Amino acid sequence: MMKQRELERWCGGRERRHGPLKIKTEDESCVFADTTVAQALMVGVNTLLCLATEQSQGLLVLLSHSQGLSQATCRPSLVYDITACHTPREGWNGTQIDRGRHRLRTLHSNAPETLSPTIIQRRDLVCATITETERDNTSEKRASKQNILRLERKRARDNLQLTRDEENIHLRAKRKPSPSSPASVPHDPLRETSTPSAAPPEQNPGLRAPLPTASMKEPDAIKLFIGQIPRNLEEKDLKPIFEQFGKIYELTVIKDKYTGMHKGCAFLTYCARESALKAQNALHEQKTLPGMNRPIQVKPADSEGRGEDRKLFVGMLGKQQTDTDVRKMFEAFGSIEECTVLRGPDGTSKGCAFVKYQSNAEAQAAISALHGSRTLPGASSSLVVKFADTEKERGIRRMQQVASQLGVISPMSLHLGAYNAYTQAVSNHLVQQQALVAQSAYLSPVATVAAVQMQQLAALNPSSIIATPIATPIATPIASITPSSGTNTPPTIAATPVSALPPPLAVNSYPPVPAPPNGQSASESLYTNGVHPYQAPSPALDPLQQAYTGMQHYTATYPAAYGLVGQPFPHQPALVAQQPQQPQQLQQREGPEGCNIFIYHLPQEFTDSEMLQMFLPFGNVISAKVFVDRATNQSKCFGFVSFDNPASAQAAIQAMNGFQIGMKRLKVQLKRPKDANRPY
DNA sequence: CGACGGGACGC
DNA sequence: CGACGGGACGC
Repeated sequence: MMKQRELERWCGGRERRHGPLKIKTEDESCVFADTTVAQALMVGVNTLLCLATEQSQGLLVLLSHSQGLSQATCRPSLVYDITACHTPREGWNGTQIDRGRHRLRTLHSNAPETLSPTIIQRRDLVCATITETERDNTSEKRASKQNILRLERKRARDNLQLTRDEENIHLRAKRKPSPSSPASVPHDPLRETSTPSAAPPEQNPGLRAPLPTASMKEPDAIKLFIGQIPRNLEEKDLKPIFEQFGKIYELTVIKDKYTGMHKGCAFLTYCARESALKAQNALHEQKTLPGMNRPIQVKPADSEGRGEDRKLFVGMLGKQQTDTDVRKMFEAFGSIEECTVLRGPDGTSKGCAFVKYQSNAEAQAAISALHGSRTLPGASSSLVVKFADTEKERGIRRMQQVASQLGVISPMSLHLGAYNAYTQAVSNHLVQQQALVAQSAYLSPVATVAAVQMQQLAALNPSSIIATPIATPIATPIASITPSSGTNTPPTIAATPVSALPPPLAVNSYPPVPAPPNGQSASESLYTNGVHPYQAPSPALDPLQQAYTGMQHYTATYPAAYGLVGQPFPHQPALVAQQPQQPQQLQQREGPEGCNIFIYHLPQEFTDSEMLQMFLPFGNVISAKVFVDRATNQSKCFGFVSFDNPASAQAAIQAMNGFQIGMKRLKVQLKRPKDANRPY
């Protein structure tokens, strides 16, 4: 009879893993297979539209498909009921969801071009039941009704997923303040189908029995989070506000665990689920309590577990589109909890927005219908609608931004933890230098936060390794770092903010980019290391002066390096000793005594250039060589870097010795002098 | 665990 | 090609 188990198997997962696209019962009574992949073109890469086959008359299934169309895999978490039609050639452009009609159509898989759906009803498919009682019915229309997947809400997560009834009420309430009677709910074939079934009562949320007692809550009651409450309002003050929507089961102002301070928000549970929906509908963002400058928030608490996957990122907006414009575009697909166009400090649109629905299903519907559906005026390509970054992805994105600000190239290729630590190590080096020059400046809070975030994120990836660490000189420190004292001490962030240097101040011997605005010539910048020597006549300057001296040496020895001055960074600073024409010839130059360092525990995949990049921030790298086994061409995981001055070598050792990559720590020390430690 | 270079050619 | 943030989610 029912192949419920199998359906559940691939319908039940809410994770984003993909299973093979095959939707059928064991007896093949209902089949949505990858034969319908072609239809997916109609709705974009994030969805897979399965037209009903003859066996599954009258049903249309819209499946999320996060891998693109080349693979017939999908996340079959959603099922959409049938809707109106338009032709696929038109795409979904401008299609409106008509929730007022519940028209079922029988669609034939062999004629997909002529039929295409418009969604009128959305539901999460958590558990599907196929009723086959009337499969032999001769009336096609009738059969289609009988073959409907009956959908059941999954309680834990999708608690607020609206049933059809609730949704109707919801919508009506939005249009008319005074709710109409349930009798006015439009004829609903879905409900009609499900009512006479043998389904247990709890699968029919619309037909709940009355509460036994008023002091109990319904099993599917919703805990609401109430925000933007004035702190002088306590439970007793709030109660009247919310009581008008139904009997309150529990109302608790949220207070700080330790201080007992009113946090300006509360939890509210009504006895009846519907009361919660009503209250949310009537109040959320609709009213503002006295003394507040933002409207009250009434929405399911986080503990209701419907957290993610309902917020969309919308890209490729025109610059002139407002929150309202975007909202109008998206409200057809569900109840929007928030809708914000991102703007820069000057108020100009960034051309993108966030739209948060109340449910994942709504978000899915919006993606299906809108992604790529049109090109807005002023946008360079078609509309982008996708799920917003997760918290984790956001962190990565933030870090990448920090990285680009720091001038680090290809942070993508850097695994998080190592990159973070590396940035710290470099910053450490920089801050130490800068502290000599600018002791009284303060690190911007933004930079501090960014650094801390990176630190935290790094903690999530303890086993990460550097794949392609490429760093260019960094002109702005991200944080104050405690000097790694001694060996094998990993860099750590210190609480004390230090300096954010003025932009033109470059590090070590790297030419500042862009050129300083004060009229210095580029070569002068290089020569003075961005700092006029007479600016800071402190005895503490010795190391800097050493570096400076070293650089003089360098400039004297390799005058060709002047050619590097003023080059934009993407144009790799690279080997300073390198002659442009024949890079290969110059890789094996050893620096003076004390300028060569030995690095061990390099990641296997580290190449010369990567190691070079890694040590560039500490000075002029004359050569960087990872040793490879000649037979296997595999790295031997150690190498040498030569600087043109001892101070750079010391700085590199100081910063990078003990630097953790994966499970190992770099060993960075001075290269032993030739012939030293030879047993004979 | 320790490990410290510059490696080579056939025509 | 753009990725937020305002103010909170207890016991």
